[in-house]
Amino acid sequence: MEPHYTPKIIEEEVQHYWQAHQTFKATEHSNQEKFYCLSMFPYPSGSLHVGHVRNYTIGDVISRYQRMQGKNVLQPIGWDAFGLPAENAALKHQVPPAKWTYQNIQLMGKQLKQLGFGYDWDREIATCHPDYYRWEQWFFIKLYEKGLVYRKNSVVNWDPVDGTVLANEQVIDGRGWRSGAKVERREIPQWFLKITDYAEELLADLETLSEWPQQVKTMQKNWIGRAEGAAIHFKLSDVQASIERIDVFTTRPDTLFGVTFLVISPEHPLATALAQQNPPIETFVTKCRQVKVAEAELATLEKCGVYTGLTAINPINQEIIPIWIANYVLMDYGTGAVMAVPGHDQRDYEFARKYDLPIRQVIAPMDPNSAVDLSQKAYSEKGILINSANYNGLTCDVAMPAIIQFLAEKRCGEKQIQWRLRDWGVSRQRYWGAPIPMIYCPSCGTVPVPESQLPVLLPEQVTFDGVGSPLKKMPEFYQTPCPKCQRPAERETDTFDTFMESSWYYARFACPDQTDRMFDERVDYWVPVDQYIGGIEHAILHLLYARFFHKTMRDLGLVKTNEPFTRLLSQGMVLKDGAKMSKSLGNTVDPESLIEQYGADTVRLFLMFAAPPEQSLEWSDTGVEGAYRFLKRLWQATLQFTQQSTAAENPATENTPEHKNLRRLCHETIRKVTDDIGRRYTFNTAIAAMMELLNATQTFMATHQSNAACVKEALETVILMLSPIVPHITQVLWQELGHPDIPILHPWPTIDSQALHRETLDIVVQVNGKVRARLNVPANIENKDLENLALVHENVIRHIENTDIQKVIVIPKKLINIVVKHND
RNA sequence: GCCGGGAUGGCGGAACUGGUAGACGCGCCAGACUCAAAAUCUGGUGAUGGUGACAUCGUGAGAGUUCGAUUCUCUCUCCCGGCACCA
Repeated sequence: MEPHYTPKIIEEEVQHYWQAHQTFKATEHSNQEKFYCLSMFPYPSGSLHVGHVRNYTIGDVISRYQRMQGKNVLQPIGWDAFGLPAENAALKHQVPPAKWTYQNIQLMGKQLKQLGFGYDWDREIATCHPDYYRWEQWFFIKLYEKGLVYRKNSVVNWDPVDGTVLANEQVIDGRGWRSGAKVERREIPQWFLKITDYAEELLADLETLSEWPQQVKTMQKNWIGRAEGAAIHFKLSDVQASIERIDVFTTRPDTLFGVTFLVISPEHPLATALAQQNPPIETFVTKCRQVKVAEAELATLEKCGVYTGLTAINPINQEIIPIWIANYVLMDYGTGAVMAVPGHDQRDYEFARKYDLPIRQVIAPMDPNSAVDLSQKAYSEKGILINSANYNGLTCDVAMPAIIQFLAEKRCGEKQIQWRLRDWGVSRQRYWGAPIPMIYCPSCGTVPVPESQLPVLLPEQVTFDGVGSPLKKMPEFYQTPCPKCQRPAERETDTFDTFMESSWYYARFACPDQTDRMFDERVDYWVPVDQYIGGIEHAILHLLYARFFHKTMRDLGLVKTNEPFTRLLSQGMVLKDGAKMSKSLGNTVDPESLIEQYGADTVRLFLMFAAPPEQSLEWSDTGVEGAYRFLKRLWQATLQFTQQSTAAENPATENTPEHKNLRRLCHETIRKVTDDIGRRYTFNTAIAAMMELLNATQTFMATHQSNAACVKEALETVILMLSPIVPHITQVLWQELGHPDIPILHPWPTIDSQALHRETLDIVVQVNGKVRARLNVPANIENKDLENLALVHENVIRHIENTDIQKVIVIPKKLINIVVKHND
């Protein structure tokens, strides 16, 4: 055995071994339970960052652990290869996005291999490859045929100087990142998927995801946003631009008597119509258009509005109320119009205050003693109706259905369920994405590309000028005969949102080589993913889209389950100096140089030890040193053992208290580590426990014969249980200990319950909840005897002198608390 | 603004179901080895007081429930993630 730990040499050897033996090739067979473990695939941005390494280490640890538990494990890897950064790189370096992307894939793939992740590389996928995206195009057409796809106008960020649609991140302080021009919201026709058709199921099935973090389920639930309420129709006093009424949705129809005005979005059809004839309104609507397409922008704007000059009629009491246009009403939610109840809604309240509109109280608190002060803020609680004619005195919950029924009878309203979720716009006015397989024919209209003509290939040789999509300037791409009438027609030049690719890749990993179909029977074997791991930043969009895709694939008979991911782990970010690691902050750490210096095992160990996986992780150079030190100590301890080893074969025959203590610690550690890795996913505490066991083993070796069987047992236990985390060093040490197999193919250690037996326990004695003594007592002591022992302890006596004992609380095997009251 | 999460020694974190706050690691201090340094090893390390046994304080701030609260409830502060075209 080499006297020193040399990660560079052994890691390369071990990786060659895995490659030569195809250790991680996954096959479909049914004599073992399958386990599909997937980490969110990376965007090939150039090189691996520490966040990637953390993500993939977590997945690799779980995969290897499950393998040792006897499961048939699939752990694949691929590349989420379409996206904006490739276009940015093309502009900056004059290199085509395809070339740039494939170069990055090669580089990052090499880095992943150096880290020793147990992937089945035969299943590698790149979403920018036509073999992949052709099935996405095929599937989109299936959804189109099923009526789940439609085209409508939708707003984008428009750079009027570059003549280009901008992503939100390309809009800086309201201006285009390259031109500096003020962006405008502009409507263009775009393709949408009807995710709202699945809103009910996407919400309901969250209940079935018992192994998802509650946090993520709550975020999805709020995002889907089911709201019960009423649609209410307000007739305009005079018909305007052929609009007769304004429909609103409200969750509070009980406040209908408190409506003092209506507010419509600047993008509401009535606002658009009025802007054409009324200059002040036109000015206001235009000003509102100079805000980028992000809800956060709108929601933080100071509320402002303009009066339309029009009025509407409140259907409950025929009151005439003014109609305003305001920037705080979203066109995308509900009908783009709200009934304003400033007395009971804070946003309406602020708007009414600013423009001096009336504020009327129509709800009083349940508790008649508490007062409502409408001079400070709106009262948004529920309560009892006042100033509401014959509904006065009813509670809100009674008044709501009563008012809805009245409106329904008068045909000016009805009960309605509203979703916050909007249909998914999948069109992007970009080059580096999968072409949307649609053709526009002057005579036949919109025609999907026939299956026989798929894939619609994205041309890979392009030049970039940053103005519009290159596809729009490539007649050889967009000019095509109409599939129906064969006359000249034009292809869609928009490409898909890259969330499309990441919504189904997990299933394609089951059969990436299948050229005739999207999926085959191997999908039924592997899907659903048993364990999915990825950043918390994907908690809503990616996971919701993938769940939606899965359900549509199910309804097309392509998969058999309801949900794609059985168990989810949302991993935290990697920080340095308290901030997210990023190139712009210049606080990144390069994984490759760390591997060069310390080896992959040290990097993996540090990342798993520094924090539990869901929490953010603070990078520490000295922490990495500490991880390296631990591995060196493990190497030295094993070396010392092998040099003296003529060990007895049976640890159970070693009977001194020290031998028993080491064995007990060993088996307590098996119990803890198995629970920490298998159930809790707290790898940091598992590692801490193994460090403690190695510490105790080394102390034992220094004071006893170091070739004892219990030492061998402890070392082998640590090596096996560390092997998912540090697979290279443990494979070498395991073989040095004389084993012909490798840890990944060896069963996980099991507990000898005999070894766990304890004869005595340490019990804490408290007086009034403060620790006053610790007692070592026989493990089977009776409560009464424990109490008597506690009451005669010197320090306990000091604290119970001159007091009356009120009661004694005994928590078995842990603690006894004597509750006393001082005599005065 | 809205939704979700977080805050514990000098630092990362532990305490799993309301029951010993600070496991494990880093850093620091002292010692051993060394001509010396690095590496390695041994011991110490929340604050305050005390020679000591021990005592008091202490988990972002303030209140509450409890024999007992880092853990549960309420109010607040600050930080982080998401907000539909970054992925």
